[in-house]
Amino acid sequence: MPPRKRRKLDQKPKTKSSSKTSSLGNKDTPTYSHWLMKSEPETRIEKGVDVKFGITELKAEPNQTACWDGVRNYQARNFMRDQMKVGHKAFFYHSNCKEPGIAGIVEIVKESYPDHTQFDSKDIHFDSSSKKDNPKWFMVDVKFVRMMKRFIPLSELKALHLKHKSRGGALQNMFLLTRPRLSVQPVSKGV
DNA sequence: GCCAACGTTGGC
DNA sequence: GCCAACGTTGGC
Repeated sequence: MPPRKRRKLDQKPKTKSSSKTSSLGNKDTPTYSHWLMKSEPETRIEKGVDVKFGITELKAEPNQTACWDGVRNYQARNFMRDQMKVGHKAFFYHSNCKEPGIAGIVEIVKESYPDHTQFDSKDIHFDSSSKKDNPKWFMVDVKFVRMMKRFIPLSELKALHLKHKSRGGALQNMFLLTRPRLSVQPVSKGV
């Protein structure tokens, strides 16, 4: 097996910060108001369950609104729990599919609250280590706003990222390209 | 379907 | 607290 590269976590799980205000413990952490959230628009069976949830599925939900359950990554959770506010907008990104990229825009319509699937032993995102009086995982509710006028493929974002890295530009530090596995992430002009 | 690049776990 | 092993993400 090849040696594995090791990196420090950018964010260790915080000691339980019961307050959801922007006091993140780290004063250097920028405050964000725009986001990118990944979801899989194509059928994939995980533990017998189809995890498909593209922007079409969101649009088909009652009130075009859904809870963003299943996030099981501390950094992604922290962004949702600590910084996402009602009214914030997020890109809806299609991942793990034939044509990955940004499909549309959603709005945060409910701030973070405990993700119920962590307590459901039948759910694929069940977490036996999480206790109801001290939930580990949180989610927000998002509402469909609109499709992109034009689908923005990852390939295009990648090309811009390359260009902006050498010549400067908004996408030079885009998390999508610098932290490719983070499923909930901020976006900014980032110059 | 493959597999690189991680993020997490657990032995020590 | 280190770090090897393992599990997962997600592009290709």
